[in-house]
Amino acid sequence: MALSSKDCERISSIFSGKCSQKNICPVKDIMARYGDKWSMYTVLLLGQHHKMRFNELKAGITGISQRMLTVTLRSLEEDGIVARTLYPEIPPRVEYALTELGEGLLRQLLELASWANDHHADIMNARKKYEKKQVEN
Amino acid sequence: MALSSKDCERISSIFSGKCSQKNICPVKDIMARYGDKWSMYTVLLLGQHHKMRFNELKAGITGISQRMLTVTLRSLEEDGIVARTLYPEIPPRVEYALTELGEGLLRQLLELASWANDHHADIMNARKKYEKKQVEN
DNA sequence: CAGGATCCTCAAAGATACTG
DNA sequence: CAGTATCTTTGAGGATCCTG
Repeated sequence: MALSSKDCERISSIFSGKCSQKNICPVKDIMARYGDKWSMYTVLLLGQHHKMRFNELKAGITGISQRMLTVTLRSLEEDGIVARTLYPEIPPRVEYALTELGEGLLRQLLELASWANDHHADIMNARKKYEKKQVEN
Repeated sequence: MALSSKDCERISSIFSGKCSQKNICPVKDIMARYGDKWSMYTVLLLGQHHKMRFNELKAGITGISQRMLTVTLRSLEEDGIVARTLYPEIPPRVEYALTELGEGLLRQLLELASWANDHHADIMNARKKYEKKQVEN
């Protein structure tokens, strides 16, 4: 199935928009920002639990270092995806939650996830096929 | 607006599915694979022009090196997103085009782009607000 | 023309130690 | 508890030269 004319218009608008003048594609920007090793997982986890403390997140995200969790959360907070609430008690308590904007992003990502799930097999097949072709030559 | 129960189910299925056992989130997989510096741009460009030669792509993607274009195209080809057709003439001619799978991916990305466009201002505002808050402290 | 092969660099991520 | 500060490492990406 070929691309619809509406799709083509959308592509054009991405290239011709003010974003392309700044040489910034909004999709690329989003992907680069949230497509790193940990952001995605963090957003999904926060979507599932609504409110989480620093060490809860650390425990939930296998393999993440303290530093990278901090960096990831700061970046998400900076973009208004995640809200950070500090309770000035001793010992300190900090709670993280998705903002409305973050929930919107999450919804988009779930759409992408659906597509990814539906076509994961296709991609894996393609990879195997490609591998075979390489071995032949 | 809070997340719908359907959204929550989707999140759960991502975490509980076979993908999470392999410690691979399909969204993260997709984002990591196509969220790099050049893949996105390449897919959009191929969506716009349908068939392009190596040097046409190189000319269309400002700043990309020969090597990175090759690497990017190989990766997309490996996943079945892009089809490579070699015409064994002299000098050789190679044409790249999106596959059906690639067009499907492009459609998803356009959805994401729409969201990104609609909320780009929100994100920028959040960044400014965050910056101010940092300066205050 | 469309790359393959090398070498090199720098920034992102990991490890570790310390602190309000 | 929830970080910050510092050092080290790794690998993605750039530059360059070569070729079927």
